[in-house]
Amino acid sequence: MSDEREITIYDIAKYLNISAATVSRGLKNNPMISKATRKKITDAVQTLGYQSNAFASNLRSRHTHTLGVIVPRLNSYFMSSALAGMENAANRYGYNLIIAQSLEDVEKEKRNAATMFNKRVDGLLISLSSNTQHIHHLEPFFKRKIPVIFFDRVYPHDESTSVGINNFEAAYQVTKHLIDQGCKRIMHLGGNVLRNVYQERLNGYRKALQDHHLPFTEQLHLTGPLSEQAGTDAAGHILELSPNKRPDAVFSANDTAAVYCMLALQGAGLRIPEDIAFAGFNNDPISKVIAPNLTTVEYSGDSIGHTAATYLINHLKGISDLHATNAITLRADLVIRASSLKNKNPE
Amino acid sequence: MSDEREITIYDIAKYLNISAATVSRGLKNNPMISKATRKKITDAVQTLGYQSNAFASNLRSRHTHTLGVIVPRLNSYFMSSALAGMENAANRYGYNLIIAQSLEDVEKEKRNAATMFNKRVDGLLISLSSNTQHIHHLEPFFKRKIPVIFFDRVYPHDESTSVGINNFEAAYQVTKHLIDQGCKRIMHLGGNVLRNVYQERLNGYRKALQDHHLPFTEQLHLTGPLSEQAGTDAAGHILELSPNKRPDAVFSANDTAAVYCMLALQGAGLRIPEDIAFAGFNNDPISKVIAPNLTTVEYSGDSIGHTAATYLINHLKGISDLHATNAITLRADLVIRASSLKNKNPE
DNA sequence: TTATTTTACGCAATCGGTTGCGTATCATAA
DNA sequence: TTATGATACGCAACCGATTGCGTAAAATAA
Repeated sequence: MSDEREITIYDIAKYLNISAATVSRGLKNNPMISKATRKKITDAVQTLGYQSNAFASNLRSRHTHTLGVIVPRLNSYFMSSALAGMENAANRYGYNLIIAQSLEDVEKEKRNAATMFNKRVDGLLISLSSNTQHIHHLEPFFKRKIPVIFFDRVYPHDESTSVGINNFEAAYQVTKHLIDQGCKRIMHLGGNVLRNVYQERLNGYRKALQDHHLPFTEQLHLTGPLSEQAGTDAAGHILELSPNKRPDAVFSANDTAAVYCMLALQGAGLRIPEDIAFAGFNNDPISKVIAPNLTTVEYSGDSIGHTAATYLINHLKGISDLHATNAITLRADLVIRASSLKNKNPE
Repeated sequence: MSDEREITIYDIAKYLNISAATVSRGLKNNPMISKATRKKITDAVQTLGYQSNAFASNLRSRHTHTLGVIVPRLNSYFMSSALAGMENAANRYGYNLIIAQSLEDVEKEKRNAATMFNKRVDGLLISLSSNTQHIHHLEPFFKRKIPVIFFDRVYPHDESTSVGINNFEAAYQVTKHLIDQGCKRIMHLGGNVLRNVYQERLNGYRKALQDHHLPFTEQLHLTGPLSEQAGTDAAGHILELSPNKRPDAVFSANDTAAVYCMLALQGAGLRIPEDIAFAGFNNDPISKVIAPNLTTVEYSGDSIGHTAATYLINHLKGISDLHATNAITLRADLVIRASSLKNKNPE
């Protein structure tokens, strides 16, 4: 009763007195097979309870309908949204996702890439770990022409495509907004500049300062993991500065650090935005919960994931050619909230 | 130069003048193979750049070293933490994760289960969608003795194991805490009682009321999707009640609904906890950002995911037997914060 | 009616490892 | 020296679906 043998196309073939080849073709709606036999086959599938064996198929057809995804970490709002977007797209087209996290460690990223390759994913979606310097570990993919798409934390490479936003422009807008509010000493909390996203945000910040004749000082530029702790630490750093050297605004490269910095400063008695204005990046749920609400950059993980996966699949299906597209830039919008509104006139 | 043929164990065999069988065994550290040949094989693997083909292997050996994971949605803090925990455990033991989301829809859950089965996952980790009534769609797994572990939103089934927390007890403690603070009209914001987690939280709430001689009234029991919107709506509902019928506390079955309810009530001028105390569930990051901080139940998605995956893998490796274990209950702790502290004496 | 084309299907090789069984080689015991 | 066992490896079938090629049967044309 239990542990019955697996039902294969051979069983169906025998059952119907036809060949396994016909069954295989019938199952895939090959026009070579008559409507009548196709019907008989699908009926037999029902009555016998046949389930296709994906990897017997993979072995022969050489594609797995599986996409590999490597992310720095699974449990951030942005990343889980991106994964949700990918899953949606993948599911719609009959693809599955194998997901692994590098935990910001190149070595783990390398191992992940190797297993993905061995499992013969049809394509790879990757957002680099913070300390990845080169992408030699992706060579096997390039060699075998397996498409690779970088998303968010991308890498310049002309055989593959990148999906992200214009970080430079977004950071420029944020900084300009703070300047427009009258801020003159704007601190920047940044991430590892090995990653384009943080480098570009830094560049946008600096360019905005320069365009508005404000000096850039290393003292007002902190780099770190942008974690809760990093935010709290930044607050400590600010409080240690003599009051006349303190920033009158903070632009953080993510919302987490911004929020924890705000909480610590508020705890020390500073008022936001009166004493110090704030802006973050990501539009994380916490940005709408903190009081005052945090000005930030809306930047949809879901769209990025969905777009990246859709492009990859279209390429695999031959509908479009990725090699023609080197980068896809999605929109990112400045969301102005109370944390940065010093001029109370909403005009 | 490009698109070179795949390197197989046959190439290695030819290169070393041994049989493919020996190469296969050598690669898997089969003791039957001498140390010397094993060395030669691993060397040849290096020089030839061999990469194993996972599904050729799967086809014969009938296991994929892949675990299927089906979750209601990927982008919630709890779920993404659970996935992170699973990925950690899986990665450590050489397993991969195929992840799909049901988006709270049984039909999608069914389709997901079917593809997972076809891809021949070695085991399944599943948290049910809110409207799943039965689990006939998991029958193929049971029939073929593929282990299934339910986590968080579990289902009573004696061939499989559940990993979760004691929701009844946690909810009881939360409610009791609110009662101890002097609250007498405690509202409960619950989820779909089709899911054990919400049913049990409701039960714990009711039992605590009963044990403290407080009446349970349907008027103070709202059921919904526990989304941001649901939280806001609940606030609207509360404000519509005549002041003497209003609750003096709200216990929400998740933090999201609690926080958005708080924000709306605060917007209407109510003070928390003086006018109305709050408690949530999950210890979501937003619970530490909202002012006042939200009392909640700490309940580690990471541990649940890690535990569930580890048990599954141990079972697959024959180290332990899942059938002996019907349920695993992890700890959940009441975290008391300002949103529920009406007695200001911390003793 | 015969030749030609089309339609529908079968044969058998193939994808790349895995594994049960058989055996040559060498060490050890008798 | 011969019998016995252990060790190390090869042979070949096998997992289950796919697909190039070949062909019988039916349809159409000549």
